[in-house]
Amino acid sequence: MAIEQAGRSRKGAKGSRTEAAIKAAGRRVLARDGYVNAKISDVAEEAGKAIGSFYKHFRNKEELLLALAEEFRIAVQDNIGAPSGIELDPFDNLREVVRSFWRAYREHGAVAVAVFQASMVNESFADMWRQIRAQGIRIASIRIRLAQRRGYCTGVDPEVASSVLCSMVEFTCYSWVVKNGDLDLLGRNADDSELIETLTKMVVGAIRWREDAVD
Amino acid sequence: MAIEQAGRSRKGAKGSRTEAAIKAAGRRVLARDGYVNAKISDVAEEAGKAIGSFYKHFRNKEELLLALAEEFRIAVQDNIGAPSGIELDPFDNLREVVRSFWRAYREHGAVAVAVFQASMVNESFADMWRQIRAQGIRIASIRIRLAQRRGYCTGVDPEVASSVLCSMVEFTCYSWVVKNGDLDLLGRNADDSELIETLTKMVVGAIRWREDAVD
Amino acid sequence: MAIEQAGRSRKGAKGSRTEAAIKAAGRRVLARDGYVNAKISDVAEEAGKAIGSFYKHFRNKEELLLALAEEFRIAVQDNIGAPSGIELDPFDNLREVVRSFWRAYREHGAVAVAVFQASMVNESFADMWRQIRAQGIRIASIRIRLAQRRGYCTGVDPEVASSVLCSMVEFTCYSWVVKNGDLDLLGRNADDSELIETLTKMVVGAIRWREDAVD
Amino acid sequence: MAIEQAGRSRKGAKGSRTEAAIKAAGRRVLARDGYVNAKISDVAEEAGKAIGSFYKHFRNKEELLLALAEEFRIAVQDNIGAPSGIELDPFDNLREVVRSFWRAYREHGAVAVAVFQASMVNESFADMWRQIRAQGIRIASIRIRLAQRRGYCTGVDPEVASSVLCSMVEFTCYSWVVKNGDLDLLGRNADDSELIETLTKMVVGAIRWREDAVD
DNA sequence: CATGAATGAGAGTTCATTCAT
DNA sequence: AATGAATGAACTCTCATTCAT
Repeated sequence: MAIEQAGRSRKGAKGSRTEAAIKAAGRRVLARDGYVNAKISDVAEEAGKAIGSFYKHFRNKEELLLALAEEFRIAVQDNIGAPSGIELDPFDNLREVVRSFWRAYREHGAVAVAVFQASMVNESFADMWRQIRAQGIRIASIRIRLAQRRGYCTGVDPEVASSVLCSMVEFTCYSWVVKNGDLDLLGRNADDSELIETLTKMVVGAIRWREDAVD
Repeated sequence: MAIEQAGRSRKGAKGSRTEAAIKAAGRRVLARDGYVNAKISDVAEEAGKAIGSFYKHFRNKEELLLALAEEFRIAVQDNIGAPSGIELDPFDNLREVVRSFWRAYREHGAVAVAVFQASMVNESFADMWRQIRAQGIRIASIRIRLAQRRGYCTGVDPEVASSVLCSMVEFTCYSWVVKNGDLDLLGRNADDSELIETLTKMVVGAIRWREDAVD
Repeated sequence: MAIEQAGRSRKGAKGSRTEAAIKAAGRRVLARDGYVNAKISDVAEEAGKAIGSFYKHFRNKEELLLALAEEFRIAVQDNIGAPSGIELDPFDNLREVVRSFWRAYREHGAVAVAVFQASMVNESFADMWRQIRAQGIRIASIRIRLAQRRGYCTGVDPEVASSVLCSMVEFTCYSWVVKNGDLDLLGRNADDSELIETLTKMVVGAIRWREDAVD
Repeated sequence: MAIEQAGRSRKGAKGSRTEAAIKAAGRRVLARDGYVNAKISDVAEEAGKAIGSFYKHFRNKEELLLALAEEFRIAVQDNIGAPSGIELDPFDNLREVVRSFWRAYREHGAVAVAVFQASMVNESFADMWRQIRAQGIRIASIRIRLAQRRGYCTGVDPEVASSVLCSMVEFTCYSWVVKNGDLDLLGRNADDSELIETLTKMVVGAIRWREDAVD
């Protein structure tokens, strides 16, 4: 989990407890109000601290999210970097990657959404978002190349295809995990395993086709 | 009311010219600054009108976007509703739908992004976003059911699969058309036709698989 | 007096009346509290306006003082530039210059002090202060050179001597006109004409000496 | 109490070492940032001490400066009080006084400026400043009376003339020693001995004139 | 004595919205 | 209808001062 650290400077036990409290409050407020509507004063209040305390630990709202996002980035990295398995079948491997990403979203969803939202308002978060995406695109493009060598999804640029793939995964995670958006829409309950099953099938399907395939 | 198309009240030629100017300015400012950062005063200035004029025509920023979004919604509807072609092959039909959606995005991108951004900040736009998505999901789910009758992508819920499909399309449009996001990332130039080609192939691929398929 | 203008942009009668009110209030508050302690909210209140109105006309406290200082600078320039009289006896001329400076201080004293105070806190006002001083030093150094040609105050650098002269005048004005400082100290009433008489005599005396003078 | 020299209470070796460190840090910070911008936390940090330690020794910023200023006041007193020499020629004596004042400024410049700055913001420092000035005015006025008895600078009030004289010296010191202001302005290097030479000549000149003098 | 995290009053600044002209 | 100055609620951020360890 490797949470903690990332605040401003060395501090004692008391200081890091406060920082943790502010971060936790930050996650809750961000989840509740979104990045744009989150107020520093609300974060402080939610943490049961004074406003000044917030500023002792973070320069502003941006820096708070930066710290939280770092945890998200690490979680994604740990989860996705892990299934090294180049040796695996590219499709099986992709399934693993999707599942990992899903897990990261499940745990850090609010932060992920906040970063996404912030990326629409703040150039440095836009950069961060591009970095995160780039990471995902690179990883997926490797599997696509492998698949192409076996004769699948030929005739498309691996990077472009990877970008499309990542959009599918990211936004599905966003819509389902975070916003719970389509659940109400479809009048169904959230069912992680069904959704992830469907998602992985479609991810794989999206690249496991041959130009010469016939019905 | 709904016929008067969003403005506030019946107005003469001068009034509607002003309203058009404000809408046009709104699109430019929204494109430039995003929904959250767009200021009423900037829209008025961009339109070459006084702030008071803005309020003569729109109650607030929300109403302005509502008016612009209505145009986007109609464009999507016209484009997507059009390829009625239930009679077509479901996959061919899906290709058409994707192309239509893409076109709508190309033309109304700034507004689409603004609505999306607003949906993160404002509950009524969140609703609107869900409506737009629901529309897309319903349309796609019909094709999926057709495909399933032919033995494809069986074993998955058509609505859930459709949601995933829509995420892929929507977010790819968002990333490429609007934010131009992955272009720099991949160090390539924008090439609409290549991207749309890849996207449609993957959309189709995502549902044109059989459980029993072998390599 | 040529007051007015200097605000942010073109505005109508109402706007410039408000701006004038804010400037007047600014002068009073600056006189009362000094630059450092002056609060925007106090200026607005003193002007009988809302805080927002202040910001409609000035970007911040610095800009307000800048506008007021410009009036002071012009007053000094008008007063001091005027006694062109190079043709005059350099000592008579100097007397005129001192009187002019005194008049400017009498009228804009509070602003002058505010600028001086600001120069201790804000680099751009420090620059302005140096500019104003430089202006005075240049003017006085011309008279000193003339005096030197007649055999007076030889053996000193005209600029350095001028700097000393300006210090005498400036700080005497500061102490007496503005702060009223030495009045209470000396247990006397302010008497402009006596003070200015003494000051001019000493200014002249400070350079009207000969190295070979004997008692 | 007065003997303990400004600190708060009787303290041991450790305490007074800390206090000395804080004072030294105070001088540096005051020189760097000025009185208004100096922050308690910066002084503590510069001293390598905790903020709490600062408050153990001084009630607030005002008290710190008071302690430092006391040292300055004593230096001025020691330097200026010393040249008792009423027996000297009043002009020679004045030269000595000016030189002494200059020396005090050279050594305690930062503190002197800080006190001056503080006097614009804080009534008790305004008082202190008046006291210091009064001291100087009293001393100089004695010489002026002596000069008047010899027929010089007759017809002016000795106290008023003395006030003008002190302004010349004080502000010249301020401008040159502390702010280094006119140096850059005049494009010359600092040259203590030249400046002090000029200054003393002008101080003497300012009172060594006769009403009946002819060119 | 030393420490430094915590506190919160207070100042600056923005911007949606109103309304008299 | 159009105008744009005026308004003030709502936020952000700073820093002197306290106090538990």
